[in-house]
Amino acid sequence: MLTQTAIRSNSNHQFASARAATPVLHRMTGDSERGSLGETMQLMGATMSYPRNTEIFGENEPADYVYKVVSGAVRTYKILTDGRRQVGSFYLPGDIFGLQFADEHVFSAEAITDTKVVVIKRSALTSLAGRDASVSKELLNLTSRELQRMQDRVLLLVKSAQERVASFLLEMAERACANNIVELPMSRQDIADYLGLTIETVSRTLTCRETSCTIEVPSSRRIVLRNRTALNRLNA
Amino acid sequence: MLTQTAIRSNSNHQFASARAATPVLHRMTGDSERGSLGETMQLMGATMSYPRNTEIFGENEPADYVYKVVSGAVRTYKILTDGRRQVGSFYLPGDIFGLQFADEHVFSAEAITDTKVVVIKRSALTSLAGRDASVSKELLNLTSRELQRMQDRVLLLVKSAQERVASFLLEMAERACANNIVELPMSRQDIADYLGLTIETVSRTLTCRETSCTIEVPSSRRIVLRNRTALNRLNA
DNA sequence: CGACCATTTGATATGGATCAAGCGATGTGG
DNA sequence: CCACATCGCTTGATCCATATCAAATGGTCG
Repeated sequence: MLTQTAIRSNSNHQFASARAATPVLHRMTGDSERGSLGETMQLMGATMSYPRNTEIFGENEPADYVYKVVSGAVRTYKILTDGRRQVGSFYLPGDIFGLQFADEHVFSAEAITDTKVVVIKRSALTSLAGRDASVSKELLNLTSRELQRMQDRVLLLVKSAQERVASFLLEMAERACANNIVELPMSRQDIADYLGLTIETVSRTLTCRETSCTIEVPSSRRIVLRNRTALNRLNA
Repeated sequence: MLTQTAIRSNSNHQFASARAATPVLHRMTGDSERGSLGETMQLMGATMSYPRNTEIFGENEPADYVYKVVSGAVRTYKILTDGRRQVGSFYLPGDIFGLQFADEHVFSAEAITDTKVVVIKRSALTSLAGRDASVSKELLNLTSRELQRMQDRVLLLVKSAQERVASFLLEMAERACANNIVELPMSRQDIADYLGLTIETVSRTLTCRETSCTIEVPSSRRIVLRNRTALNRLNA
């Protein structure tokens, strides 16, 4: 439990500075927001691009901004004292992140693939919330949903490896799925660190599901769900 | 992983109906709220009593109320499909619970010991929040803090048994400690279900810490912290 | 005192981690 | 265009932390 092959994430911070604005207005696929907040952010915020594996913000940095994914994918994570990495969440297009209302970020955030986000000052958002009850309501809703997701994580983390992986696939299917084909932007290591397992276990579990014809894995980042019922059963 | 000695929580629902009002105004020890919300609830809400092990609300019931613990202690939990129980959170005097902004409760809630809570209609709270920006801000703060706690839980659940128990003791020490003496309202089973371990492992881990003089366990519900530094080290 | 329950302690089993090697895709330099 | 290094992933063998099974102990209430 205590040792694990050290730190594997290799962020190249040299790219972390952003290229400037040109707001992007097309609406992406994610469903993380129905209300005005997403649009508000896209109107008021600046678009920034982050190449693959670059840092968006770091743990303990002041949490001055809120982000919305336009394209690509983001992971938040924390390096534990023993060197292991725990992934907090994955964010896909449409998702809003950086909402933690602490002064400092608790997690770091990195682009998983080349990613565009819109950024807005938290202060702008909170002052807007002070004037507009609907904005503040939406902030609360978003935070509640995030809380909900974290509660689900807690439930997930006490289950067996099979169950965790099944849950993960179903979760991703909810969020980024075109007729049962799930495209995973993240590596096995990311998945493992998200589920609290090792890459070996994730890999083995997937091949096991494949053998039982529950899924197909045509390429490592693409998974076809053959039998959702079976996955749901595992999901417990 | 899949089997576990079935369902151990023995709620006697016959007591679940509440004795009526008589609002209690004295402020309790918990620190879950600094702002006006706690006071507002105590002024507007009704006080209810729940004997030990009775249900306060059930999973899938409409989430119409928000609760504040006046005295006693509360656990929220969920029974998983395989019969295991996962404890979501413990709430101590001063803590507010039932905040989830879903229409239905995701967890059930039970009194751990004889417990008094004040109850307020969620609708009253949200309409108040619509009028008063400071209330809505506080709701957001409370929810954020709950989110924060859940994130900590996630980090906790990927650690070793030693670390989980150490973290738990330190968490409880933060919340219900008089000069290093922690009074635990909950059973070993509650702790185990909270930490995602078995009672045996929790018990063994505690005796191990006791042997190493990090803690003392004069009675099973009372733990004296002898060496916080050592606990913090384990906490990782 | 005796029944009951929570907790501790002991012996054994097992799921997933760890260690180690192989494999396929991608990229790079000659 | 091919040899070769690299990287991400898979597969295999072994080990260990924690679960499971079982029994002893202790505390509480009639």
